[in-house]
Amino acid sequence: MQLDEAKDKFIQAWGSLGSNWGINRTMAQVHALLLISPASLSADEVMEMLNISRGNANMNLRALIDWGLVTKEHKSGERRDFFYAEKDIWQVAQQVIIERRKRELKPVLRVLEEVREVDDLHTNPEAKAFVEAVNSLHTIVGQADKFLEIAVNADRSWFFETLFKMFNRKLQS
Amino acid sequence: MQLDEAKDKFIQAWGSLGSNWGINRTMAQVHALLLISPASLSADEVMEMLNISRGNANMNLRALIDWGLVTKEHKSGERRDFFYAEKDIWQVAQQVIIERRKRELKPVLRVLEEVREVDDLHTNPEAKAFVEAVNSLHTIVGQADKFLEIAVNADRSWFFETLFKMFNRKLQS
DNA sequence: GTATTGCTCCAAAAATTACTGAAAGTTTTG
DNA sequence: CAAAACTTTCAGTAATTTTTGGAGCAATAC
Repeated sequence: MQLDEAKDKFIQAWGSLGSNWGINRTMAQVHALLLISPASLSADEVMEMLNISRGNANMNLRALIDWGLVTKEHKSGERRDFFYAEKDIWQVAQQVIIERRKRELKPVLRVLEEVREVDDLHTNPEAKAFVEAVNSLHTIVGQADKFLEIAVNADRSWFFETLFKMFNRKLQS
Repeated sequence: MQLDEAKDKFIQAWGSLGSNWGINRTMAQVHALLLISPASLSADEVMEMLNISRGNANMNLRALIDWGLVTKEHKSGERRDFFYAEKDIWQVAQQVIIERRKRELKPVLRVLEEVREVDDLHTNPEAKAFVEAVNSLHTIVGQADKFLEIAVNADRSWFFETLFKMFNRKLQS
């Protein structure tokens, strides 16, 4: 396969993956493009390579900066901004986890806590059943959240080595 | 809070969470409604409670069945179908993991494997850099996939107890 | 058999989400 | 300071996704 073809295929695949997980397809594609660019790119380069407008490029680059996945760079003797994506994939994953915990897991945990404060809990069996369902969801979402918190604070090799020991070498296969 | 208000709040929150994770909002709402309904519901009940059309209810109930989260039930003396959602949240989580691995993780792993078969790997430094980026993604996505495979095959209490020990009681807090 | 009830499919419509292009804003240059 | 280079914003438009409602189908009742 030609390099350009492979790059394009990768960018498309990363775009689809993002899209399936609720991330704007173009944002994921811009991220993919920057991930495979050893040097930082200008907005014009991003626009040209992905065939998108200036406004679109700007919007998605800003979103990537908000997510902590991309930084703006200033090259001396250059007036334009350049954009650089963090290349260490463990750091990228940690950053994604940080944001998704903040944006989605925490809010849903808060709602689950709110709705279990329902009236007539002890007299209404329907209310009791509802709270039990909510509680079991809260437990599992809370455990997932705690696990991700550990991942976010962990050194990569410690994290995977510990997982590896824990699960009896299953991660290796 | 009134029970009906709490139920509605929960259904809305679950719909938003789904939507943020690339799941049709209505599908997530239907699932939420069934999760808090101890008994199975008819399509008409789902339609009425969520204010959606018959076609929409039918489509999303079918999607939930495809995901393995809901089963169709036939009540004797009843002509209509009834729908029941699995209530054991660990089983629900496992089923979601199974489907997402199959639908999204596996395909992306396959693409990552394809694109590293790029030409001129040894002569073109650009190709080499590309393949290195792809490899590091493949490693981490592959590890996540393996971890989820373990979760899917694990007994809930074994799984969390092992995690718990592993991470030095951090999951407890 | 026909009538009735309920389910499924799908084309059209509605709603939502994403994108564009140009005007306004900002920073740098000379 | 004005001009040039570049970035940001956003109203309008386009594309995509979701929903509807009814026609056709299937199963049961009579």
